[in-house]
Amino acid sequence: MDGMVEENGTSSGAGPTDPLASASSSAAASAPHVVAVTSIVQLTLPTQAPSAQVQSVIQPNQQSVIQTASNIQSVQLPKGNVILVSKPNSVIHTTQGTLQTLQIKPEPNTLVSTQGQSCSDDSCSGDESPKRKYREMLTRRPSYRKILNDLGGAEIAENRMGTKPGNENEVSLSSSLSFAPVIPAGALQTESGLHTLAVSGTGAGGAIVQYATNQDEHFYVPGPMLEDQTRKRELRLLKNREAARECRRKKKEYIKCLENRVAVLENQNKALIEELKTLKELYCQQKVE
DNA sequence: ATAAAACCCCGTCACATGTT
DNA sequence: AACATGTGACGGGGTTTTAT
Repeated sequence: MDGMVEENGTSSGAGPTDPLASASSSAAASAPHVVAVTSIVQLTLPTQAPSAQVQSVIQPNQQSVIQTASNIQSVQLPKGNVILVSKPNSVIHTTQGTLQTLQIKPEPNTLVSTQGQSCSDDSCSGDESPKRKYREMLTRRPSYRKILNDLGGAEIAENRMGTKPGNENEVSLSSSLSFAPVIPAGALQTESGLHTLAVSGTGAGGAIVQYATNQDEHFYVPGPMLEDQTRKRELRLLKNREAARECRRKKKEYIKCLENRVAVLENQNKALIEELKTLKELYCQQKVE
């Protein structure tokens, strides 16, 4: 239809329940014909008929699917192209986390967005080794920490880290590495099970490192030179264990966020479809009159 | 009842990324 | 550059669901 739908008014921001939601109409002001968040929809008709005002289903405190500057902003270009300008707070990320380049296709009415860096830059030429190529194909998305930071959930994560009983395990580990002739068997209690790492003195031959898991597996590593290596390895494994746990937790949180996001967007989509329907009816009605 | 499938959680490794 | 941390992938083990 030729009519232009323009919304005016101010956004009161997003509800506190959705950490992803953020709306601002700052950029909307400068760009003509940009849809902003409001409750009033002004319908400008192509004819000489007076414009009508209807109540929008999108309430001021509701986040619109059509994002303003702080999220996705839809800009209508003269040729009919649509460019997704930026989306710093979106949970949906490109491989680089933000949109970096724009490519406008010449044909009208095409939706243009990007996937990370364009191939016009130097990153696409250069190292052509298969491994490198494979790696590049599997470019990582930003870390969950980064994403959570962007979402403003970082404090939660930080707090968790802060309340962690500071390197408790590390202390246990080193205490278990005493060189007592009789194995004191300092125990290492993790969340998942009991690990025992003990070093016993064996006279001239040096220490024997004994490692036992809760499955009652035992093996012996001979030689004094391996003590440090073994200890370092055990420490690394311990830390990695914790890291993996934390990483999984963040991943779950992230997925939950995405699922919430989907639910919100689905609702908004429904509302927008309804709104569009209403506006169309109104438009047709006015046209007939 | 039980075997198979599906699901979940965990620990580890390898490698990318971040920090110092 | 060296070291620390984060995360995808893999495989193992336990639990739940499903088909017979």
